[in-house]
Amino acid sequence: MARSETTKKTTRIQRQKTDVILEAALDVFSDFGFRGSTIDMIAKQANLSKPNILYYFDNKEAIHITLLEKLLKTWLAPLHEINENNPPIDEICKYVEQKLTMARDFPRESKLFANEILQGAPHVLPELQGTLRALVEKKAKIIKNWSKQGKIADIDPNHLFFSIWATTQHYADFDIQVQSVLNDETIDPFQSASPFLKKMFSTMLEP
Amino acid sequence: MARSETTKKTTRIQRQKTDVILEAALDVFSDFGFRGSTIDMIAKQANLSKPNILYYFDNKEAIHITLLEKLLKTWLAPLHEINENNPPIDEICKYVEQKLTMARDFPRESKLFANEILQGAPHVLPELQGTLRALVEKKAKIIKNWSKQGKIADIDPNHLFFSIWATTQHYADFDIQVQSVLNDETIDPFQSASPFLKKMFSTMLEP
DNA sequence: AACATTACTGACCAAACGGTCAAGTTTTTT
DNA sequence: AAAAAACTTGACCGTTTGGTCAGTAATGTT
Repeated sequence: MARSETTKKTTRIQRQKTDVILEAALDVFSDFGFRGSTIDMIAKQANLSKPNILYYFDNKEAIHITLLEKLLKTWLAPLHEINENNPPIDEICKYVEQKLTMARDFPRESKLFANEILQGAPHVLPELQGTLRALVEKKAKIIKNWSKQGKIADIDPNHLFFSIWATTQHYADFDIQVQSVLNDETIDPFQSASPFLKKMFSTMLEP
Repeated sequence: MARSETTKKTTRIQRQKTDVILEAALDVFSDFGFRGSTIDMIAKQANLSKPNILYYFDNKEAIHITLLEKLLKTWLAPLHEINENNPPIDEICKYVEQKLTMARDFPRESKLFANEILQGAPHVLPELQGTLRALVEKKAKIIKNWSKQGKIADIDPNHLFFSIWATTQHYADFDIQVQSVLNDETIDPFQSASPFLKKMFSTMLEP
């Protein structure tokens, strides 16, 4: 039985080691997916022995789930910030910019999430149907209001979110493809993507 | 040594069985990824024995590579069709529509490809840097010309392609998430996505 | 210093997996 | 009909992998 089962207060070592393990696991899982990763790979990356990993986590799945739960919170944070009272197009563009920045700064998290969704979200489906759905519904209403008030064009809010998620995360998840196409161009893809996406979403939303 | 190694002409049974195997493998690989799939799973799906599978393919990897090679050809076909002499915005919108239709009709292929790219394209990296890159470069020139001639807005062609790929394939690759957000709405996501994407790309391209 | 708790590990196990092979069956060719 | 070629499979093998466990070391507590 691993530490996670007990209810006793966590020690300094527990906090340090679980962090080290999760950091290593994020490296491995984002590169090879859940099934393609082994506890040995995580152990090596973390400079720990395999049994030591399993001293802190019940099993491989527990590590994966812990990572996904941590990820989901930070992943949805920018969406919370959309404020009905600010200028609509600024607000959407800010969200796009934040999502793009997250894709750049947290590519491993983006890939981890993409892998999970691709496999049918076996570990986070309830979260998608609960937290995510409710939050999107709430923010979709704001956007619909903006449309009704003629502040932005009349577009489907859900598809707007889908296209924002797709275009921003694409640069993290499909980085190999992006790099292959751009190749010799020394420009950072994220840097040139920013004005492109800003133009795309702002012109579309113009009433 | 499997059939694939020999240079002798293929028999009727060989053609039939390899098709059955590839069809089953596409089911399995697109759902579980390469590492998450086993030859036994493919064998069961194909109603064949495991050794029988390995009679037609040298190993698991050979099946995967065969699928990816077949996929890449059909995947890039719509991009070839972009014609410099037709109305630019129509031409781009047609491409978007074709990509969206492919995502709807061939979701397994889309997921197979997404999985491969996410893992760093271990099997198709040369193709990305060769065929894909060359084709995109060629079509990017057409779009740049359109921009210079004032026929469309001045946008980065590469990022245009990225955003088209991302937004269309999103509906196949992230279908679980799309369904979770839309939930009770009985509308087919692809049907409502079509006018949204058409509007998004056409307004952005308007000069 | 003595004790208790926490942290760690080498050795091990059972199951899963990719792949082989000898022997048998079916299909095609002559 | 007989021989040749193609096809199929149960049994098997070596390796990998997730996970266990008994025992040891380190750390914290009194």
